[in-house]
Amino acid sequence: MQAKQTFSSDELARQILEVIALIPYGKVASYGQVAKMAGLPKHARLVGYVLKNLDDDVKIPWFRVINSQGKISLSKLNEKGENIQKLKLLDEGIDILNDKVNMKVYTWNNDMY
DNA sequence: GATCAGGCTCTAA
DNA sequence: ATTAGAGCCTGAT
Repeated sequence: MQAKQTFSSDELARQILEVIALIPYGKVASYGQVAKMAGLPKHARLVGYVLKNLDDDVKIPWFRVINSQGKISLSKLNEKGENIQKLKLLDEGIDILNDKVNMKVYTWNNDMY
C-alpha cells in the first residue's frame, strides 16, 4: 500500500472537473480550494491548467473558479471587450467590486462533504 | 530525463 | 489593500 495513491492524470483532471461541477449557483471557489477538495492540496495551478485545456463540449461552471485573492486571472473577453467570467458571475448575482469578488460572502464552503 | 511555462498561493514590503 | 518575489507540482517539449 503506497502512502500516496497514484492517480493518473486523467483521473485527476476528472476529479477536478467533478468538484467544479458541484459549485452551486451564486457561489465561487478558489483554485486552491477546488484542488484541496479534489484531494490535491497544492495543485491549484493544475486546476487552472485543466480548465484552460477543457473542451467546449464540457459544460462546467469554470467561471465560478477564481483565485484566492477573489480576482479573475483570465482576461477572457467577449465581443464587447468585457470579461466573460466577470459577466457570468455578475449574472449569477455575485457582487464584483473593482474586478474583485466579495470572497467573504460568495466563497463556496462545503468541507462537510 | 531535463527544462520551461502555467486561469495559483503564501509571505513580506 | 496592492504589488513583488519565491515556492510547489504537473503537463508539455
